Amino acid sequence: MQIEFKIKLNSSLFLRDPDGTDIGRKIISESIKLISNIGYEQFTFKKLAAIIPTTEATVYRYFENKHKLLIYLIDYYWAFIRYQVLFNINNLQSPKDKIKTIIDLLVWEDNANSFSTEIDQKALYYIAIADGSKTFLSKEVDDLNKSQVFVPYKELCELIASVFKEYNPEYQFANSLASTLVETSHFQYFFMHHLPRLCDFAEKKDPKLLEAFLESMVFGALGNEL
Amino acid sequence: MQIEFKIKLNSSLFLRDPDGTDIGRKIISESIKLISNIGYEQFTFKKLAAIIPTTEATVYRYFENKHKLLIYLIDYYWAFIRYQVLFNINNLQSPKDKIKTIIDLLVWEDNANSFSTEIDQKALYYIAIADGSKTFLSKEVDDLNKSQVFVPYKELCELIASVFKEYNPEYQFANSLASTLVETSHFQYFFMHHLPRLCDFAEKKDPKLLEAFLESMVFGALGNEL
DNA sequence: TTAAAATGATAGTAAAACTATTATAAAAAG
DNA sequence: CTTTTTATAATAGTTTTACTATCATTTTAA
Repeated sequence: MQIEFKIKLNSSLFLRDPDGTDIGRKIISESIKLISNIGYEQFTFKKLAAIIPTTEATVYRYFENKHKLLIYLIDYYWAFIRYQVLFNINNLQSPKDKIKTIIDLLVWEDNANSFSTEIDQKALYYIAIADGSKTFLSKEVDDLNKSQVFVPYKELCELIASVFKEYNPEYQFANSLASTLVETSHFQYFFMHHLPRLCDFAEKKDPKLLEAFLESMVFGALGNEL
Repeated sequence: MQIEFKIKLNSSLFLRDPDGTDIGRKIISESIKLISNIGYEQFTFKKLAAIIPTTEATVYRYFENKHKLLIYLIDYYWAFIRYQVLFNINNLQSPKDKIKTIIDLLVWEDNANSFSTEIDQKALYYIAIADGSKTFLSKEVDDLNKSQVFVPYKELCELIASVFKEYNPEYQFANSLASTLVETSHFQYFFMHHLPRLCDFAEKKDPKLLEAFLESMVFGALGNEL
């Protein structure tokens, strides 16, 4: 059985919906591979067009510029993670288990089921880590925010915050803790592989250690239940 | 009395030491103002040269490219924060007070004493928040790391981690918690001003609330003393 | 089967990100 | 105090990026 997984993203991100055509879908799938290979800074529409293959002009008919394309990819990523979280905590009773499940889903471990046929999920995960924060760390952030393009990220954080509130209704910083958890899961994964002295799991490079850190941080902040 | 505050930065960051000449110091001080005004992406050596005023070619004789210049600024920032931390925790006895002091220094509150005459410290703080992570979030990270350019950041994190260890010698993730604290202080400040739903202090925009969150997170993770 | 829309092929522009050259001015050395 | 070195100004030029425009052709939809 094939699970059909469709995510509708904010239409202000594109000029033509990439999900509606073969070329559009290739723009998405190939840009994920290319950005994760050469990095966002070195990525250009010209290089992408050569791979697809199509012309630069055609890519520009789908996306205004590469920043909008990046936001599209990252929005897709957050929507996908949120979907996985909803799916996996659905049948769980205790908020504690839900939080552990969330942390497990935020950290990649080579066991991520590939839902989509076209999308290279691991490549997308690397992009989310290395380039995700570049979507909002710009002078455009307020304009972009007005056009609602960060909604998928916010919805994920709000979902996580709601579970924190379930665990401890008294906790005052559920939203901040949620966004901190999400960002930290990415940054520490990056440090583990590239800047080992900034973390405590670079020797073994074991994602399970990262998860242990995140759990201790989150449950510590929320206050351990007795 | 004027406190002379000199920071020597890794010489692989520049072609000619900007700290040795008037034009070099203007490159630093004016680039801080310009980047914080128009953002790192819109910043060019040509625009900078027009302001100083000098020529584009002269700026290129100091820095290979704008990424190296950014790293220089961010290195300066971390070295400065580390200096402030050392200075301010020096006379404190309890690790708890030291941690509170560190958190206080990581969050800007308009009371930061301006040591330097030329450097706009608040502008530099904004650059550190909005662009600091761009220094390492690139495909160049491993090469840059080999040339030691992230040492100031690591030294700050190690200093903070050592205080965490002092507070709780049993704690296993002191380095990760230190880098998480530093990153989180910046990200949550950014969210407070630009993406309010990702935090819990956007209404009052009060840095003291952010500090309260950071303290609860750190002391929660380290385990509260009785 | 005709109109509309999407793509390919091609060309072109403006700005960014540099490199190079030579003249002059300032600083340092002898 | 003159010579040598070094730094800067002024200028020009190159390559790449980041687009925009045009028009013929192919594909899709009415």
